[in-house]
Amino acid sequence: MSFHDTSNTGLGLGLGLGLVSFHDQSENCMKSTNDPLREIHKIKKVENPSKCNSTYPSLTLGPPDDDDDDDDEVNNQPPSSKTESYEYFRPHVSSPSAVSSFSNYSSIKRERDQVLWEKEFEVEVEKVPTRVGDVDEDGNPRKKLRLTKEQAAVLEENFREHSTLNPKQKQELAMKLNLRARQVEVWFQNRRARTKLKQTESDCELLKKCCDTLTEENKKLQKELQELKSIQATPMPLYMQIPAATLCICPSCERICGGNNNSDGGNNNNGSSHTTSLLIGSKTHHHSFYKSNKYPFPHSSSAAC
DNA sequence: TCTCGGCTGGACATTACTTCA
DNA sequence: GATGAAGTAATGTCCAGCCGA
Repeated sequence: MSFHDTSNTGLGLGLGLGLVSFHDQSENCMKSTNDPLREIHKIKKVENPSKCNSTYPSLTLGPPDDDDDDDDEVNNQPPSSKTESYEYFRPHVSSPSAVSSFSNYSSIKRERDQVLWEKEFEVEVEKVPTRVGDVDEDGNPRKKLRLTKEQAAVLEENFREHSTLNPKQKQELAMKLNLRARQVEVWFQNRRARTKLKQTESDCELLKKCCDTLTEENKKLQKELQELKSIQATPMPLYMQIPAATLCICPSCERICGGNNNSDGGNNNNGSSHTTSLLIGSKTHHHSFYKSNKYPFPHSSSAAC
């Protein structure tokens, strides 16, 4: 059973409605897909991107001029200095930069962070693809890289220690794995999402079992009730008429019991301490139910029985 | 002290690519 | 080889919290 199927269990775990993307506004440049990056790559290959700029004349969310120079990515010239290295990669690494006019603030911010970080640590990350197969025939790295087993193992190990990273840990891990900090950040985000999804799935399974068990229990009780009603319809023999003073009501199940609960020393088979329950005709007493492993949730008042 | 705007990180929904049966 | 499902890297958006003006 998939996670989404669980909405049919009636357990109220359905998901909300999705968001309406504003990508659809990009009628001229992104009509065929919701992925502006993919579309931009196509555009860059076949035609002058400036044709699309007219569609977004006002979306100029690019980084400030002091640390950015978009001319580099247009010309796609190799960097002349270390500080320009990231610009050299921007068109194909974390590609939103190539389409800054389409990007939101987050993309810009992350790019700027990356540039600043590389400047600070005097490193250049992913100047070459990490693996041979990551380059297509045009020499552009694939949009999506598969992490190596070693990288995934290290990330997994770190995730076990702490599911979130502070900026320093993120940078260190990125350097260690020769990844961008953004990649580490994304991996942890996705990893948290997967963990939560699995937890939700297991919770749902648990609730479903619980629901099934309660349904079964309900059937038994209904049957028991029917038996009681049938007994009530027939006159009770005199020897079964126990004086009311000797009776008590179990606080847990509110059933009428005999006065002395310890009369048999608690040695009854089903774990119940009731000795002279008046549920005549009932073959099972369900107080033991909540004490068993059949029922996953603790029964707060089960101790009374 | 309160308010407002910018910034940040996380959650979430979604897309697109990769792998595998 | 084609295909569909599953896994997952990556992106975009929203939101809450923090901080300085």
